[in-house]
Amino acid sequence: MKNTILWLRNDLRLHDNPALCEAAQRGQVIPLYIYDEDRQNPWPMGGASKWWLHHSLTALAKELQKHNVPLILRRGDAQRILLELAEESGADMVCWTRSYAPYEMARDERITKALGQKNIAVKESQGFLLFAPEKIRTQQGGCFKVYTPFWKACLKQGNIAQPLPMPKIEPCDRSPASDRLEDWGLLPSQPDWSGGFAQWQPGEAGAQMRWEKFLNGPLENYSNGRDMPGIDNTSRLSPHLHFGEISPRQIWHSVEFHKMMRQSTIVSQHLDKFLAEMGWREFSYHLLYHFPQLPELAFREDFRDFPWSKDQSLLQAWQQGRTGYPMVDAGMRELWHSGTMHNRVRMIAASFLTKHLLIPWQEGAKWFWDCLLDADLANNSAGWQWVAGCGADAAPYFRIFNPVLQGQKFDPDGEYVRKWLPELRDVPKKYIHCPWQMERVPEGYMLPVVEHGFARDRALKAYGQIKKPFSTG
DNA sequence: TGAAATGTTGGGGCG
DNA sequence: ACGCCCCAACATTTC
Repeated sequence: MKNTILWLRNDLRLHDNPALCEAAQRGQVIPLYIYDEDRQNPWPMGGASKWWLHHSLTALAKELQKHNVPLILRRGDAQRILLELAEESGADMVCWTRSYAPYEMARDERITKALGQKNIAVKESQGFLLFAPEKIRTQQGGCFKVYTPFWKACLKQGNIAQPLPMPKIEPCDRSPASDRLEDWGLLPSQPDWSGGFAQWQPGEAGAQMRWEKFLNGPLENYSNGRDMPGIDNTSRLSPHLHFGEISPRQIWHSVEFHKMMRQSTIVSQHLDKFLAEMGWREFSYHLLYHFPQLPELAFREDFRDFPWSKDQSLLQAWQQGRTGYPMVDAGMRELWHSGTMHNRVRMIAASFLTKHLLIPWQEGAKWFWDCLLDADLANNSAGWQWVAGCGADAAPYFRIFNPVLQGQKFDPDGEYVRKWLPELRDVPKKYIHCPWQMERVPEGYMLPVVEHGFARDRALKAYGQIKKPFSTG
């Protein structure tokens, strides 16, 4: 029996963790998390994500401790640390869950080689996605560029294995040294801006609670309710999924179970709708896998020399939630304070940045990356490209959200807006999404930074500029 | 997983 | 009673 290092990354859970099972069945296990601030990583973890990581690791360590297994924490170059720890502990294998982001894939390949030279084997397991991106192919064998046929192909493939139970873990009797999590400085200080994050409970138990909570309420009206930011009708699972505190196949099988138990067409439809949203996650990784420049470069070539604006003060107004459009500003302040933003509002805020302000989608993606607790390279990049109109299966560029109409449609009472913009608390419903039309403009709230009709025409004109070479060709 | 402009229809007011 | 206009209400097209 040999020792095995379990290198935990975005799979911070003990149930349905194939890498953990692989390691556990070989003998003694050394669960390891490495905090690697490699400067070569183009997308180092953002501020909000670090907060989540801190608490997720705390939860994981506590859970492992219940089984007398220590979680080893080490900071620094992943390759060096793995080689060192293997040497110290006599481990001859490293198990991990496969990653799909470009930097991580290249890193894993490099490390596999380096370990191999020292006769340390690597066992890579699947667990982060339902469908491996390279396994889903079009008839012609290429990658999908449209969501619906992609998801249909996934569903046709089906065959999602049952979740694995948590194995019995035998700790390593040599007990390697570990960093103290507090010393990593993952939590914000001076100022501590994480006060609004209290609603979250990072970790596997928190993830399971969220899922149960979703099944016991929001599910009943998911298809429509998911679009209403004023009510808590989404799953709020995204950060848990990103850190691997719950696996997509646990969700998949739970969905199947509830479909069977509930015997209700309506409930099944809601559950399918929810799975379809998981499908977008799969689609995003499919795109990122086949087009690794997705985070930086427009998927559609004709968008690559789009006449974007570089106006820093408008970018800042957007970041700070000071555009004068309540729906946009409420979203941006929700993001800043709570580390999340309702999906419907993400679309509105993103549309506003790229179409009303003509600021590059990459700027928005960077801001989200730093502020979101669920910051995920594939989802974030694909989402922004989708809104900007340059992505795969994207919203057509001329589909420009009117922030007033969107507000009236999805936040009819202004509940959401009032929550995040206290200066608009007393504005009557009629004007809650267009306070500038009031006789007396509410104090403390700004006028729109740009007039909608003007911005719309300008955006359409800009679109015409890039489209020309193609319509004449 | 839009919005605005344009086109069409049909009911009712009114000369 | 009839034609005409107005204009919701809905449908289609365009961006």
